[in-house]
Amino acid sequence: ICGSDEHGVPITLGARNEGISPQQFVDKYHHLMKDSFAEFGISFDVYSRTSNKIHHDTAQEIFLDLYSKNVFSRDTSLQYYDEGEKMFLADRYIRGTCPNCGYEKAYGDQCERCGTSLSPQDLINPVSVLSGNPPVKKETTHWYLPLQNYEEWLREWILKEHKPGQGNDGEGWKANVYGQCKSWLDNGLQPRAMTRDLDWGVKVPLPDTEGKVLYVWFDAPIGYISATKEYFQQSAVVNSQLKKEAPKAKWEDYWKSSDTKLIHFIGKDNIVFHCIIFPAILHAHGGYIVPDNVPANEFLNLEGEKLSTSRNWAVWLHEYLKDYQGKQDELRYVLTSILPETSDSDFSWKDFQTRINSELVAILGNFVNRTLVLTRNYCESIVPQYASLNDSDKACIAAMKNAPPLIGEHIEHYHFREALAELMNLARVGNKYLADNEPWKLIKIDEARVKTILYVSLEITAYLAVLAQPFLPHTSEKIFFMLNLPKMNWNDLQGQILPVGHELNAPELLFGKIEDEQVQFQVDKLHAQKSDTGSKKPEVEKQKTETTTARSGKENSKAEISYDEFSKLELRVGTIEAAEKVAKADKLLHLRINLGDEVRTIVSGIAEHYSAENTIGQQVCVVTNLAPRKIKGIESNGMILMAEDEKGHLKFVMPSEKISNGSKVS
RNA sequence: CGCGGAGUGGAGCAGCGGUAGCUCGUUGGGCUCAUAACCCAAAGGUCGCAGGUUCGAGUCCUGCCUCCGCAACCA
Repeated sequence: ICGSDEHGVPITLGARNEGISPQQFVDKYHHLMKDSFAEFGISFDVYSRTSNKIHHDTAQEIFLDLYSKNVFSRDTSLQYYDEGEKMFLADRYIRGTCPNCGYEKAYGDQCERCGTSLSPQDLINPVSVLSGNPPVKKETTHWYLPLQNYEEWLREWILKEHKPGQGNDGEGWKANVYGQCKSWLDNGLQPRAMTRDLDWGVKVPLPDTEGKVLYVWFDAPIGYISATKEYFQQSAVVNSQLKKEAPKAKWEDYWKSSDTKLIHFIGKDNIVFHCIIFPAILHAHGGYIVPDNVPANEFLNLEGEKLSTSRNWAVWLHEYLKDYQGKQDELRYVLTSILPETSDSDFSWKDFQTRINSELVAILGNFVNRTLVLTRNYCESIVPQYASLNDSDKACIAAMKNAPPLIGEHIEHYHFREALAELMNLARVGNKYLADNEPWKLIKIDEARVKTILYVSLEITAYLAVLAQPFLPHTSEKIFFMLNLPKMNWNDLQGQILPVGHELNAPELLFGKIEDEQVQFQVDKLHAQKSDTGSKKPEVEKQKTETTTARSGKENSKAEISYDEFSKLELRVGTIEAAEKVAKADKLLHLRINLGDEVRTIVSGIAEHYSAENTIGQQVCVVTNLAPRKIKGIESNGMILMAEDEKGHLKFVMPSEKISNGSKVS
């Protein structure tokens, strides 16, 4: 089960930026994602979306249920409101200083630096993300989920029952997930508002709540439930069209039955919502199962840098497919091999090439190919009759029989990297078996022996076809086709797979090599399309753009402004008289700048580009009417203009010749 | 003492109390069915540094050093 979460606060922001309605915005992305999943053989039973009616109904129903049970506390409070934009500011629209760690750009709901859950009121010096102005407080009513009431239950359920390395049937949670939950619980849970003042989302199903919707993290996880409902509705329709009996299973059989395991596959940034808030909602409602495990992954970097869709530091699936037609499994293979299961990991195109060429091609592809070619050459592509088995054959068969339980075990413990490695090991066993037994030599002296060797090799190939399915579905299909077998499942791996006398199809290569030029092309393309501005660019538009050339600068530019707006800036030239590094800050210099009639203190984040000594005597342009701001306890009165090149190096912007201090710039 | 992550053979990683392992790469050899693919062997690590606990420490504790990210996005 999966789906698009379409009520995120940034959806409205994104739609605003593009000048379209949230629904239009969301439609584009939903189909892009759904199609990409399908293309790559990631087959969900249902890929739903939270803007569906069934989801709105389900979320409202659950909200009403909790409401009727008096779970929520209703509270009228002063919330931040942007007077210019005439709207209440969602948590994500507000930034400010984290009260816990002092991070200055914490969001209204969570500090990304220290991980603390926050409410906007906690922030020091809050600012509206929309306008950059400090917001005002205005009265509004919301319904709160008192998470602290569930703390005891959560402690018992997570900390006791899912302790890593022990617990029920040895299913402890991963250390990172457990540790994160523990730290939240130890810090004490706070009530969290389950409604928001927004016009995009699931309407609050109560009277007099115009302009209020459910908090996105209240409704989004419920999407799993609505998607399950949708799945059974769909299959009911299909079955009635086929004049079949409706399936007996209902969505409740999954969500309200103790023999179901609910497992959330997420990234580490989503742990709190899936381990604390959603379970608390389900628990408060009652009757629902809670997650059995949440094997969250860490982050995947790209060429050593953090992935970022806004900076376009990303590999887009639809673009990948244009460059590497039919190579879905190659990407799947590489991504599975480097899955950030225990720590952040890095995807690089060079590594992509190496893993494909020396693992997929050389080990798996090669083994399947040589087996089929040998069978074609020596047995006319007919599965041969085998004779008695010697020790080498028996050892090989034992390794083969051992693979399904071994790989299955790894998969069930969410060790996907290890599982994939074991699949490759079986191919290695096959290669070694062929090398040890040398059928190409034996063919001249012992044909019966050759037949046995090929038979064993073909059985391994059939095993590989089945075992590759979870990782490399397209490859699995290709092998089945070459073996001229119908698709089989894990449970079919019993006894003899290939009947003697069965005719095989012609061998074809499973994988092609990746050339150096292709790797270079991808790396160049990545750097060429990288945007440093951070301005949001819709990926759908990028899809239409030919991406071989660097983009024009226009795309990076900001919105047009009037002269009046420009003239609000006061820019003057000054000379740096004194400079020292700010203690306990890597990037900050504490500067004294002579502006003719005054000497200003300015704190500037340039320490990585200029040492303190080298800035003294330097003439610079300064924004002199910028609001003062305390940085590391020092009040900074202005900002120095810097030019930044494509590598992020900063250089002073200065007059072409020396000019008197205080000169105006316009 | 800002937070988080990390420091293990050339690269990427595993190991988390019992005399260092995997994949790739390198070198030598074998083989020639196979996409210069396969197989064997070897070289290569005082597991960041310094203390401590222990019969025994990459593995636990203390201190220090270095590297990465700190920012966009997703909520």
